[in-house]
Amino acid sequence: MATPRLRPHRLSEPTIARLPVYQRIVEGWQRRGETSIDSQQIGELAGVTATTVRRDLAGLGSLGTRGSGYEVDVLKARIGEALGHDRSYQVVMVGIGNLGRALVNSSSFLIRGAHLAALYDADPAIVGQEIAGHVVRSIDEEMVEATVGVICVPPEAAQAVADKLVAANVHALLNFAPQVLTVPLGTAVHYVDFSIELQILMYHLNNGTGPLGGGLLHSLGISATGPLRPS
Amino acid sequence: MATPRLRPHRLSEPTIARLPVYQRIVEGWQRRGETSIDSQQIGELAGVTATTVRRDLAGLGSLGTRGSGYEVDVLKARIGEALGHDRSYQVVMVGIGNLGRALVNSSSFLIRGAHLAALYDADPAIVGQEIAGHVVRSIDEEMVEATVGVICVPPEAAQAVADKLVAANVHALLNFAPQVLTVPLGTAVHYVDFSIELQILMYHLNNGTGPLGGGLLHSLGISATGPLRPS
DNA sequence: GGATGTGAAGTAGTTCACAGCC
DNA sequence: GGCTGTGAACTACTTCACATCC
Repeated sequence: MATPRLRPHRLSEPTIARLPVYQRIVEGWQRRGETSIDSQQIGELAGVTATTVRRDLAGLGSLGTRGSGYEVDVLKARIGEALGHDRSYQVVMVGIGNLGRALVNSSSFLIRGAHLAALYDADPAIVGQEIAGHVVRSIDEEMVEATVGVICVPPEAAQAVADKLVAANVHALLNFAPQVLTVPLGTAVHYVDFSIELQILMYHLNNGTGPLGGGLLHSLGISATGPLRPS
Repeated sequence: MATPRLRPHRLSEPTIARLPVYQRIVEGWQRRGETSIDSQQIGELAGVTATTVRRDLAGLGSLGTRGSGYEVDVLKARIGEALGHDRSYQVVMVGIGNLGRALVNSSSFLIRGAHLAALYDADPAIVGQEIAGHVVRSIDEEMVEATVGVICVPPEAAQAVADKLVAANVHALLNFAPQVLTVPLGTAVHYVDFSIELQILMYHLNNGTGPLGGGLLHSLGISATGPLRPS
């Protein structure tokens, strides 16, 4: 009966969000010619405790060496593997306004196996333009095959776009519109909402305290440091 | 001794992140002329359970009516108050590249009391341009007074910009650069990292399952629905 | 010695289930 | 009857503390 359990255990959501940060750190270390790094150092640079780093990395298998830390090359390879950086993904982007354009032209957005497959927009003035090496197509055209859809349209249009993407078999959506989407089970949606981030920051300003440590990253939009250090 | 404890209890971080979503929903309801709403309806539109909604709102004081739900006007007012929407905030933006421009021109970014105070950039070709009604200043100029700083510069420059902002007494930072920042205790940093969101999505695609419910929002960059419903 | 990996404890957040009130 | 508000149970994540191995 017992399934072989190929996947370690499946990583927790917070862990998954931290892996890209660790990897960025490890790559920086590597560029500077370092060959090994320990959980303490990673933690400092990532803004989390060394214990958290160790737990996260232990989830990828036993890849450290007691007494000396982690080998930079091994870490980079294993994290990349876990995140699927070896594979390649087709990304379609819908809504080529200011934000959409900024994203496709950004050097840090479409990385790690993500490739731009096509751009779509509803505005006839934008359709036909060439942006980032792609001619913008009309949203009415049939959709190309892709794994991830990025939604950068106004909130009123977001649900219709999501429906269209799902119908075209795109089951992973990254939504920049300030609008909650309803999608069928089996489709993942992630939200990036700038104004919510600002509002959280303002809440903490108003209320004095907050998770406003002297700090670093927690994960994504989340917050600064972990809990305030007592000392 | 006992401090009067004016604040209810201080809201949890996830709750704070959900409040702006609730408020958006309530405003939509209000625009459509509805006068009351219940936790079930809010939950459906926000992608969380009714219980979570009730707990979140209970943190703002007892503002519902048993048997009939919440009054739209009351809710909107109380959430706005909790988030500090009555006050006004000066926002400085540093790094007026594609992304920075997209943000300041976006109708959904600087809302709810946030006002643009000044724009800064290091590039002489950008300094002096007028964008969104502001002439871009040089990063070498003295910084205006502000409550929130938005960082949209390349990752290598992010830490220096953060230091400059902190030195200018800006203690709430929203960082769009893929770079963890070190700031003194008492300064809040929130991170928005697009590529991490994409990578999380890709992880889940590779690993089949994930928190990929048929769903709605969880919070920000987080994920779709809560845990998979068994049924 | 020094850093990993991990049971055990602690903390935070969500969900259940129901008492309380309209 | 219906829906809020909340103690109690549960689940998830983090942190502590230490055995383990280089």
